[in-house]
Parts: sequence; C-alpha cells; structure tokens
Amino acid sequence: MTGKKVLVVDDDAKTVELVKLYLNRDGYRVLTASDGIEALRLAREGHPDLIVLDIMLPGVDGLTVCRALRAESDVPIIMLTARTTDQDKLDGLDLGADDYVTKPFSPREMAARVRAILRRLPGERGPDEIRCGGLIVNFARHEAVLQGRPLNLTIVEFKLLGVLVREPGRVFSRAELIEKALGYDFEGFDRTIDVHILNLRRKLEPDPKNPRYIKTVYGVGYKLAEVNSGT
Amino acid sequence: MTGKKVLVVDDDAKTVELVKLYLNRDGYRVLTASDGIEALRLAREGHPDLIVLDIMLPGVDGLTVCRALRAESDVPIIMLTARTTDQDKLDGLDLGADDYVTKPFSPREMAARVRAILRRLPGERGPDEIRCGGLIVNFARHEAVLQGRPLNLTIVEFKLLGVLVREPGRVFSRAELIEKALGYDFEGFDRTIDVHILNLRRKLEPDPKNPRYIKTVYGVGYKLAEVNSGT
DNA sequence: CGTAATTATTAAGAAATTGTTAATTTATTA
DNA sequence: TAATAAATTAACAATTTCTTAATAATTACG
Repeated sequence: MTGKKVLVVDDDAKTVELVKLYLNRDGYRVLTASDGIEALRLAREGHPDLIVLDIMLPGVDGLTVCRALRAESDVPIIMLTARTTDQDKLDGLDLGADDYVTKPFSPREMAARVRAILRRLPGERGPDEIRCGGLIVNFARHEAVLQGRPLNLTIVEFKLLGVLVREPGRVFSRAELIEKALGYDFEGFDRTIDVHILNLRRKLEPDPKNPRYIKTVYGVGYKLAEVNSGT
Repeated sequence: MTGKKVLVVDDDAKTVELVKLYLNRDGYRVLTASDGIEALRLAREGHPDLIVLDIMLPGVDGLTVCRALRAESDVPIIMLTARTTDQDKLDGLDLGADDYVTKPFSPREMAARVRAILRRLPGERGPDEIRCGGLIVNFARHEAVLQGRPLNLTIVEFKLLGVLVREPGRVFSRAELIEKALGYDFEGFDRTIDVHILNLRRKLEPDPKNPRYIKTVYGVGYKLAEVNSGT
C-alpha cells in the first residue's frame, strides 16, 4: 500500500470519524479538519493526495475553500453536501470538484469513490489492467484486447470476463458469476450465464467449439484457462 | 452441505419466515428471534455463523444488539433497515455490520448476500489446496494433479478424492463416502461408490490392479494410502 | 479346499449438465 | 418515439456423467 494522504473536512465529528475509519481500512493516511480555515491550512501544509470536503462549514464555507484550493492546485476534491438540490451539486462541480456525494452517504461508497479517483491518478493506476496470455482487460478503458485485436464486448460480457480474468484458473459457479457480474439483485436463471459465455466465446475463441480460454468445468461452472504461450 | 447456522432477527414474523424459507433452501439451518433479548441469547447459545439483524426491534433495538455482539465476537452481521435514510446504514456499518440491506428487499438477494459472506469466511472453504505425496488436489481450481500430470476427474470422482485426501490413512465406509461426496439425500446403493473408486483408480493408479494410492479395506471401505516417497 | 461374503469389472440405460438457436423482453440511442 | 442493441428466457440437441445390474474375481474363514 502506498499510503496516500486524504484530507477529510466536515464539522460533524461523527462523519469525519466514520470516513476516516473506512479510509484507514483501505490503507490511506487521513488528515482531518472541522472548519474552512483549518482545511486550507492542512491542504497547503499536509500535501494531501485527495480532499473530501463538506459544503456546509462554519466560518469559511466549503465552496469558498474549494474555489481557493482550485486556484492553487489540482488536488482532486470530493464535495460533500447535505442538501439534495441539484443546484448544489452543480455548484460543486462547477468549481472543479472531481466528484460529489450527497449526505447521508454510505462510507463504503465514499471509500470506493476515493479509491476510484486515486487509482486514476498518474503514478498509481493499480490493477486497471490485467494481462493473461494474449488477453488484456483494461478496466479503466472498459476494453478487452486479444492478440492485439480489440474484442467488442457488451457490458455483461466485459464484466464476466473481468471476474474470470482476476483469478485465472479458479472455477466460478454460475451463482458466483451472477453475483459478481450481474449483481445480487438479479432475479433470473443460472442459464443466462451460459448464453453470455457462449457469446463471449464467439468473440474471443479462435475455435468456439474447442474453447482455449474459457473452459467449462462440468457440474461446477466456468474458468479462465491459464495460457502458457510456450506450451 | 456444511449446514451453517444463520440467526434471523426481525419482529415481523412474515419477514422472518420468508428469509428462513430461502436460507433453508440453500441448506442453512436457521434460528429465529423476534426481539433483541432473544436475539442476544440465541447469538450466544446457538453459535450462529452469521446473523441477519433488523434495526427496528421492540425492547432492545438492533443497533444495541449489534454493538453488544461486536464486543464479544466477530460473527458476520447483515443489518436490515426499513428506513431509507442512510444515517441508519451508517450507524449499522459504523458498528461493524458486514453488509446492509434496505427493506423492502428480495429474499433471493438476501440469500445471495448470505452465501457471499459465508463463502469468504476463513473456515468455510478450508485450504484451497491439499498435497499428499505426489498428489495435489486444488479445490478452487477444481483440479487434481498427480506427479505433475493433471487427472481429468468428474465431479463425483473429484469429491471422493477430496474426502480421502483430507485425512490420508483414515478408512471411510461407503456410507460416509456417499454422505460426503454424493450428499445426504442420495437414495441409491452403496455399490455405486465402487464404480467411482474404480474409475478414479483407472485415472490415478499407475497399475489399477495393484492400487498404490486408493486402498481397499476389506469389509470396511476405502482409504488413501499415506505415501512416503522413499518407501 | 470350498463356501459365503465382499469387491472388481463391464457395459448399457437413465439422468443431469451444457451448447445452441431463436424468440421475447428490456434498455439504449438517435 | 422509433430504431437499434443487449439481455433474458425458453426450447431442444448434444454431451457427459451417474447409476444400475449382471458377472467375474478376490478374500475370509470354517
């Protein structure tokens, strides 16, 4: 873990603690501030890699802080707003915030957004791309390439391949694939997966009848073969 | 099926029954409670592997129960909330719940989340791989390899070998093997096992007539020989 | 040695799983 | 909103695996 620094600014101590808890769990160092003045000071002296900034602040408000920060640096900012009116969101974005989250929010979601932004920061792209044999799956570009030839995958096909390619060789049951590619709330049948696998194979297998990449494990599910180019 | 235990806590009997129905269908044993006091008692005495906990409870509320449980164990908790305000979710997560579901929810989705959490529990999957002599059985990959040569096992063969390899040297009766490899609900005959053992031997024994790995214990059952490479 | 009990082997039919196509529903885009 | 693309379902075919039943071989033990 790189230990990126995140500055969290909110006048509600409980919110700050909650966000801090989750970000710490993700391996980030966290600075905290409860008002605009302190926020500006820490933003300048602490060199955070990302700032989570509430709009409603005592003293200098969040919008002003955001404006001030934007004038002097490109640090990514996630705006926090208690109000639901879209005008607030627009204002925040207008000021150059990278993302906005409406209160009340789930700390998991917040942590995910922080990860997402820091991931696309120059330097640490993280596992934005996975290679396996001649297969390249790029999550940031939402693009899969096989032997230099781009596959034209649909969303579900891409997600399926994404799940498989993250753990090549491991067998995934249809239930697992549904959970991970279609979501917990999918109410349909197992066999839907079969059709998606079929379509995937048509797009990436040289000979779909004899799959080289996506193997069927009879009675269990599917897996991505680990391709040793030399063998 | 391991028959993991799940405690479902909700004051609405209909909700409890619905969740119970779906969890039973997945092979889980289900304990139920309708108030906080009972929940705590069952959580302590019933040793559930997971708890589904409603926030709104008469008497001791769900949040308090969650807090109390967290103080004394790491049992995974899924919080249930009827209110849509995310503040509830936050509180739940803050207390260490592993997941939350907002009412009204789909019982299928609930069951899926329960499966997902129990699946990634440390004890649940056991080791992903067991080695014994030149034999490697990898459960995640659903693959068995002998002296570097992959065996092409069917599900039943794989499960049988899996049972044997977990306790090399121990004799398993046919009844035991049926239970563990074919399931409790198998209605067939003992002798089916013989055929599977035969097929297994054909795939892994250098000389199936003189089994080196899977030994017959006359009048008792089968066992996996402990292989000392030097002998 | 011979008999009864147990296990090994074989092969065929039954059952379960997967592959495939096409029609239908749902979502997206112009 | 119409046109297009995608996801899902349903039905059937193809395949694999499981189970059974019948027979042969082996073991235990008087």
